[in-house]
Amino acid sequence: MNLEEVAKLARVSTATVSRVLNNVGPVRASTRARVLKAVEELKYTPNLHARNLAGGKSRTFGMIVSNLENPFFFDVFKAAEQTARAHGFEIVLANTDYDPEHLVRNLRLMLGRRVAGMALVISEMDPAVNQEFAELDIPAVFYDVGSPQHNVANITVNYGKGIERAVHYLHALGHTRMAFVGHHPSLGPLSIRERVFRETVGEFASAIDWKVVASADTIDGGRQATRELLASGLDPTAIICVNDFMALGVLHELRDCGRQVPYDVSVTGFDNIKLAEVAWPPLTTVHIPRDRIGQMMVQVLMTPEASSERGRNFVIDPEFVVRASTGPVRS
Amino acid sequence: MNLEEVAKLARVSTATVSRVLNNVGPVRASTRARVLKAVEELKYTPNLHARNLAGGKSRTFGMIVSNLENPFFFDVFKAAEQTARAHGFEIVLANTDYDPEHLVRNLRLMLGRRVAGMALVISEMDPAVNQEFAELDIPAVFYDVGSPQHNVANITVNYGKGIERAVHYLHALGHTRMAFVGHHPSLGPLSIRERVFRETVGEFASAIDWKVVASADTIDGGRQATRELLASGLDPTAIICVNDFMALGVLHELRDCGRQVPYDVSVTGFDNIKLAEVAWPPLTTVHIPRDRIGQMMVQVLMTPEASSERGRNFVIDPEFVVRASTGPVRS
DNA sequence: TTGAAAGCGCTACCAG
DNA sequence: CTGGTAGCGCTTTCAA
Repeated sequence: MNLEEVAKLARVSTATVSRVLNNVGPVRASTRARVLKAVEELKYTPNLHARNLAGGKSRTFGMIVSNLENPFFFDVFKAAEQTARAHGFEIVLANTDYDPEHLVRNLRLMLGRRVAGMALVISEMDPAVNQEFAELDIPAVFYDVGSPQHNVANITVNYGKGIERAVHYLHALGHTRMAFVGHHPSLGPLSIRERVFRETVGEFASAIDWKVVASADTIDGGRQATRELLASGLDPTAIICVNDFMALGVLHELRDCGRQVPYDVSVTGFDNIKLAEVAWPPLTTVHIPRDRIGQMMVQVLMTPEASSERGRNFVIDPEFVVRASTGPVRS
Repeated sequence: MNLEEVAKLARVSTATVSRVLNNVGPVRASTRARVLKAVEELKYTPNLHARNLAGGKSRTFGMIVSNLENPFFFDVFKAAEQTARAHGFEIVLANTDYDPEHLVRNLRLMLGRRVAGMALVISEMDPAVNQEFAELDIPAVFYDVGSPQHNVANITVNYGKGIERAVHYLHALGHTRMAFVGHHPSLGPLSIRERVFRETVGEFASAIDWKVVASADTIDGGRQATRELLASGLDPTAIICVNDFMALGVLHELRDCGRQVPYDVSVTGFDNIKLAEVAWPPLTTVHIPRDRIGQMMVQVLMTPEASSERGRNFVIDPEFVVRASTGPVRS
């Protein structure tokens, strides 16, 4: 089941079969028909490895994300894939579960596939990996991590602003004991959110008591963090979560512990995934335009090296979305 | 950045470099070290296309699912991937969004990659595709669709039993007006669930009024179906959903319309995804062991052709899980 | 223990 | 419009 067999059956050369299959170059209609029939009869499927090897250029991008279970990442991928397909590109996806080793292994695989570009939507960026990219010559685009280079563009969200909005909002509602629920405190971009929380809360000096807890980026992670929080001395009236996904777990655990949201405690998320609307109560959150991010990533990768877009740093301003999971502090 | 350059730098032949990289055949320690150093210096990454082309056999399975956005599918994939990796296999994943054309296109791609086996977790099985598999000579395993063949195994869940349990349970609680919320009514495996609902409900003859509505397999799909349902004449006291994901939307819409669950209307899901627990109220559902399914699929693919496991049909019995979204009919 | 060389299946270029 | 053929980068005998 290779080109040659098809060629033999159609009584033409492999070159002609190739032309027909790729719709390239002139082929007489009758010849084309004969080839197509042979392909059909043999149920021939071109070997993509051979094709890539011979062809040289690839129409495939690689994307690596931290946690596909969290809809945030899937939404970005989905938008990216759509954009890519609209332009005749494929995207191969890999997941790291926040494990830097996983990241490296997956990256090797993608490079081995000779992808035409790499998109990273991760938090566990290893500095070594970051460096390696600079020396590579394929275009790359990072979300949330790394720094711009000649061949790598960056897209970031102004998390600070988002967290700030949340803290100010809650403060205005009278909250004085706040907690931040995060995950993977050791990872750079995540620690930024945590730090911003600390700093913003710090503005109010001793007017606000606060605490930071961390767990895994899962629903159960949110639950566990909440348990830890409730067991601690601080009896928070507001919980700010690093993302909506964990907030789902926080809401659940609070309910299990008999705390009413937002009457007893207010909760905010981050990302504004679909589930934030469906949650009960609907989650006050910070909107991150995943669609736009996915599209931008692909756009940047498809843009030729010389473009002024490459090597640039796009920053997106998030938008605060108030729903029912936050309210005035109980008096 | 190819084998030859590495070979040149290490002053050995490409054959030796290959041996080192694949840990195969005898290589003097000093030689191996020299090669490794060269690889390091050149930041060499083997071209997987070339490798696959030359090597012949593949350690990659393909998996195609209908809707990655629905956690059910992701859970199956995740389990499969873990099992595969534990045995030195990769899994490449593709999504169809219930589009048969997508299915065919993705299948071609995977076959083009010469995968060592195919796992299909879909509902939109085209009979032509089904037939095509029989003629193919790679092992395959289908979940929920197709029929066993010499080279294809089937894993199915006894949906009938699950739906039956739900209907009986609701009937015992006094419900007499029930609705079934599904999606893609034209797709075989899905229509089975619908049919079972019809039949089971039929057992009670005129004692139960019922209706079937369908939408998309999304949260919003669940909402829309609910809207349609409420607008229809039937004022259901119980809604049975084809899966938990859509049930999430159903719960949401009911809330928006001022109906209390389960006081005004009971709701059941199917699958028992994590979100079913987190939903409010927690969803009564039917548990499907996604982990086990994912593992089984890979196991079957790795099993040699001759194994008695291939060509067989595994059927899994689901388990009914009662939570707070169902209750006695309001009197 | 190592090297030379024959492919793997396909594309692309050059003739005709 | 079509055929011949030189690689693409790697693995794998077969000899040395």
